[in-house]
This record gives sequence, structure tokens and C-alpha cells, in this order.
Amino acid sequence: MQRKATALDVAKRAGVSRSAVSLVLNGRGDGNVAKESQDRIRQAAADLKYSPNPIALSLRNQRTRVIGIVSDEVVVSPFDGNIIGGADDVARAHGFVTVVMDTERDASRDESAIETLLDRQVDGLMYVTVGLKPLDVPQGMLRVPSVLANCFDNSSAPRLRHVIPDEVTGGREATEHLLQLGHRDIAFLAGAATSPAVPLRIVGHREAMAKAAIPVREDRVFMAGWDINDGFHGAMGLLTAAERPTAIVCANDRLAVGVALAAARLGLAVPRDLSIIGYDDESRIAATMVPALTTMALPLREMGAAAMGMLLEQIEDPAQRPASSGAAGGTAGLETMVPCRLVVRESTGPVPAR
Amino acid sequence: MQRKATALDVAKRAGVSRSAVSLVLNGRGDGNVAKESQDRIRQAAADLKYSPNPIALSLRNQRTRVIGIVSDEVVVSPFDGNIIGGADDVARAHGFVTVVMDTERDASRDESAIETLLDRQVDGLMYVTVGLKPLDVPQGMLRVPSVLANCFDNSSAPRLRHVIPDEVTGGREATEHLLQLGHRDIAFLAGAATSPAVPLRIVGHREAMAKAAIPVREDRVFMAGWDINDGFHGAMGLLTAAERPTAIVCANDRLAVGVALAAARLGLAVPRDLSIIGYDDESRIAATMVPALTTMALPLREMGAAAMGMLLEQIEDPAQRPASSGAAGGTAGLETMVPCRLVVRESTGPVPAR
DNA sequence: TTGAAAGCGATACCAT
DNA sequence: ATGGTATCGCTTTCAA
Repeated sequence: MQRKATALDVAKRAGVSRSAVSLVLNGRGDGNVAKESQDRIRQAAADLKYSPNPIALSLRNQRTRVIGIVSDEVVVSPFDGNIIGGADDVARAHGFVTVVMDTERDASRDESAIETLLDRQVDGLMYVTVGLKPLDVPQGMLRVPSVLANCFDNSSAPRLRHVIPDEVTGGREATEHLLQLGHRDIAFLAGAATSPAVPLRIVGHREAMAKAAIPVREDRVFMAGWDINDGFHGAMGLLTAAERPTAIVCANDRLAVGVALAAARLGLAVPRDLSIIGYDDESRIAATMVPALTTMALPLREMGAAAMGMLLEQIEDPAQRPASSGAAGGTAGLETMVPCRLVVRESTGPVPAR
Repeated sequence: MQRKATALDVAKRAGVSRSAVSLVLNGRGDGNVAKESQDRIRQAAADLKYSPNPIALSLRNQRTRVIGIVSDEVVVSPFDGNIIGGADDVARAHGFVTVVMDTERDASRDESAIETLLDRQVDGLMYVTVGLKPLDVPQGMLRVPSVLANCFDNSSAPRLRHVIPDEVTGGREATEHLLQLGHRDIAFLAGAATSPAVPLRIVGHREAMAKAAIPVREDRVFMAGWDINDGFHGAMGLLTAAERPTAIVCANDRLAVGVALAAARLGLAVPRDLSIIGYDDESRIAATMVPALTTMALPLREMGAAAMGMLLEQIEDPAQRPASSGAAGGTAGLETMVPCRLVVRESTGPVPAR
């Protein structure tokens, strides 16, 4: 691997000094370097395929154009990494590179991941989680511009901007979709109480029911868990009771798969006898289910893109950093919510005549 | 963010020169620096929490201790990123950092991702894919030590080492498991012909059948696709025929979900009436299916770890690079196979008495 | 308009 | 045993 061309090589070839090369290639040529020198320099740079060495640049400028992303388990888990995808898109478009460190669900690795990244002089930091969750913000994140995606600062005086999905509206619209189809007895299979998304989605559900003036039966809303078997067992209970709901909202798509399995086992046709709606729009699950799953899609890409946008802004213009803008308490100015999107497929239909 | 301590700060505090600091902190103190100076230096370094600036180190040493990982869609897709997880473990243990760039299934981004990484002076490169596949190795990968994980050099004269799962054995052992349970009429729902894993798994299946002296009915083995609906439709065909198989091997776990859905709809109990075996051991799918899915697990972590191990070896000892070792053609010395692992759960059982 | 020189932070060689 | 100095590649200030 022969060495790359340096600014000195370009300078020699163009018959000028290194400084001239630097000026011209950074657009500060006019008024400093003769027009024809400029042309020769640009030509030489092109000939040699010159591009400045980012390492030297970093050392000199004290900025690396690297954004560190720490994730709880986005990379390693089977969940869609689209938050990171969306973030990376935006970073790349601005000439930044992202480096991702996954702590694999081990919160004790947070600090060290951040330190490693900080040590490598990243210009900014982003923390991404698979599911909505409160985060004990690692100390190090306060030392450079930072932002949170799908999680939020758990401290009493939050300091970091965060981008999260609008779960309440998501929950409400899912139920509203069912209501519009004429359903009145709607069950809600929630996930686990440990996720802050769950109560929010339930609030949305209740709002929709209230607006339609339908009382919510308490035995129709319960924590089930997040997995296929949880959905299966939850649904078996619901569907073998004397009076069964005509529709079930699930807090994720895997629960919905379990529900579908239960329905099939009980000889219930979906959506003829039972409507099912999922949450997440998990790729390779929701769209190809039988029947294809109606679901509330999480705006992962948008969240990642929005978070990265905010971060880059802070980096280019440090005045933007919320830390300095004061006004203690409350997540007010720090929170950005992105709407979820209902994807209607085939697992929901009109309420059965009875 | 006040600036970090530099070697000069340490030198001043210890009352010595920068060179002494460098020597001592790099273990080359003995015989060069007085014992007590050494102590003072180490003390000062500890006091100031000194750690060398990696950027400056990179510039000086022309090695960054960064490994670039390019993936087709490991990050963005809902597939398990454990290859990357395993690779990263090993890298971290050796003081390397990985930076992952996902091309999101757009092969035209390969070269530019590699160039970006090379430009940033990564010490080595690894290409990771979600499924086994032939790869048009990006030119740039030949310029630094590189390795392939879950994919292989598609050229006529392969030059890069690669680590892949032993698919033939995987396919064989899946079928053997069923054979041991007494099944004789076993169907094989393969994925799509575009994946090189498919023919290999089928070869394994045929080997097992041949060893048991059972002829393979051609209508029992076919390309179905990879998704839930593909499994569903494939199984509906198989299970509504006059003579139905007592077991179905699926080329992945989502196919198996589809098969289970079909079985449930047809009133067939699993595994009493039908045994199902999956492939991949997809987390959050296989283990929590109803019934829990017996499946052939891919050794993702091991593959990533093995690949990274080979890569780091090449980096530390350039003589290891296969490019130089010659002996054209054949993937012989370049290929490392890692065995798959059968995970027995509840979707397989003894063949039904008839 | 141009080039020389200082630094960014670290290492390694070479005199002392 | 020790410290001065060149070097990695680049930008930027300052003199000419």
C-alpha cells in the first residue's frame, strides 16, 4: 500500500508552498493566491487524487468530524436499527462519520463506552435505545454536545435534548381505527410495566375509548409481556371467556403473532371473527404475517434523523447547547416528539354482526 | 470542557522531559530512566489522569487501532447483529475500536464506505453480511488486512479469508434429529434460490436421508421464500394433500412460524401431529414460539469472533496475509467453517403412530 | 502574493 | 540516564 499524496506532494507538483495549497483547497484562495496558481494547485490535487489526511486534520483542528453513538442493544438485538440508519444518513450528509458502540444491555458499560469515544475525541455523542426508556445519563455525555434518541434523561433536572415517539397519540389512533370499524369491546394487551411506553399507549387507548363514550372494562387491559407466547396466552384467556372481545390491540407485533396463533387454534378467522392490531411494524414480521398485520409503525428513521440534526446544530453552533440556556426543571424545551404512523393491512376489519 | 493532560504536563509535574515520560509509560523505562524518575512519572501520570491522545498517536504511528466494519444490512435490518457483537468483543479485548458502516443493502455504497474508512486510516477491514452470500470484494479491501464474515470472495481467484457457518452439516443434523424421532416423510421448506445457503442445507438434508436409506420425494423439497406467509402457504399445500409429511424442516424460523400458523388453522397439533424445525434460532422468535421452536442455531458470535481474531493476527503480523502466500485458486486455505448448533425445544416430537 | 515557521500531541533517534 | 529534535500531515499567522 503506497502512501497517499500529502499536501506537500501537491505543493511540489504545482510549484508552490504547502500554505498555498491549504488556502486554495479550503476556499480561502481568492485574494491570497494568484488565480493561475490556484488552477495549478487544483489540477495537481486532482492528478494526485489528493484528499487531506483526516487524522492530521483532527489533531490540528481539535475536531474529528466523528459522532459517537452508544446503544443499549440496537446493533446486537434483532430489532430494527433504523434509528441509527436515520442518524447516520444525516451525519454522512454533513461529512461526519458515526462510530457505534453497543453495550449489549449492560448499563455498566455505558461510562466506559463514552470514555472510549471521548478519548477518541468525538465531536458529539448520541445515546440510542431499542425501546423507549429513562436513561441514567453517563457523566461523560455532558462534556460534549449530546442528544438522546428513544430515551430520556432520568435525572431530576434533565439537561439533554431527546427525541421520542408520540406514544399517546399512537395508542389513541390504534384504538380509533378499531372504533371506526365498529368495534366496541376492545382488549389491550400491554407489554411489561417496566417500559414507559406502555402506560402512555394505554393512556391513548383510554382517551379514544372515552371520546367514543365507551367504558373501559378493567379486565380488558393488562400487562402481558412482549413475546409470542405472552400474546398467545393472553389471547387464550380473552378468547375462551364467555364474552370475548371483537378486537385486540397489542403493544407490539410479536404479541400479535401470538394472538393470531391462538385465534387459529380456536378456529377463529382473522379479521372476520377477530381484529388484531400490532405496534412497531417490525419488518419481516408485520407485512408478511397471515393475514398481514395492521400495526402502528414507530418513526425510527425520522427519530434518528431528527436527533442527529439537533446534535449537528449544537456542534456547529455551540450557543445552541441547552445546558447553557438554563431555565431549570421540566423536559419542556428539551423534548421532541415524532408521530407514529398507522399502517392498515388485513388483520383488522368490520366488527362481526352478532 | 477543560483540555486533557498531555505528556508535557506529566513531564513538567515530574520534572523530567517528554521523552522520559514516553519511555516509562510505554514500558521501555528500565535501563533508560532512573528508578525514582520512573516512580515520579507514573505518579504524575496518575495524578493528572493522563492517557495519550489517540489522534496524535495515530498520526505518529500510522496506526489508528480502529477496525472498519462494513455490513450490508446488519445494523439496519431486524437481524441479530451478533456477528458484529462477537467481532467487537475481540477487538475491544485487544484495544481496538470498531466503526461500523451499514450500506443498507445498496452494494453501490460499498466502495465509498470502504474509501471513507480507508481515508480514516483504519488498520483493517471486515465485511459482514446478514445471510451467507458471495461478495464482489470492494477493491479497497485489498489495500489493508481484511477478512469476510458470513460472505465469501466471489472472484475467480479469491484473496481474502472468510468465516462462514457449516451449512451442510447444519442441514444434515436438523434432518437427523427428525429421523431419530422416527420420522420418515420429511419435507424441506427451503428459502429462495438466491441464497447460497439454501443448496448447502438441502445437500445436508439429502445426506441425512441417504444415510437412513430413505428416498427423497422431489415434491417434498422446494423453494418457498423466507417469510411467514411463504411458510404458511408452503405448509398449506403440504398439509392439505392426501398424504402429508409428519415433519417439516424450515430454512429459517419465520418460515416455521408460518407453518405453525397453518397447522393451527388446520387443527393439527404441534408436535403431536406435526413436527417443525426452524433454522437460525432468531432471538425473540424461536424461544418464545408456541410451542417453543426446535431450531438450528447459527454460530453468529463465534463467527464474528473468529473473523476478528484472524484479522487482528494479520494486522500484528503482516506475514500472515494470505495475499502474499500465493498458491492460486480454490478457497482451501482461506475458508474457516464454524459448526451450527441444534437447539431442541418443543416443536419436534416422536412421529405419530398411524 | 508568497513562503517560512509555529503548533496540534506523541514517539524515537541521537547526542550529550 | 537524560533531554533536544525531527517527524507524522495539516492549518494559520506572520514577515517578506
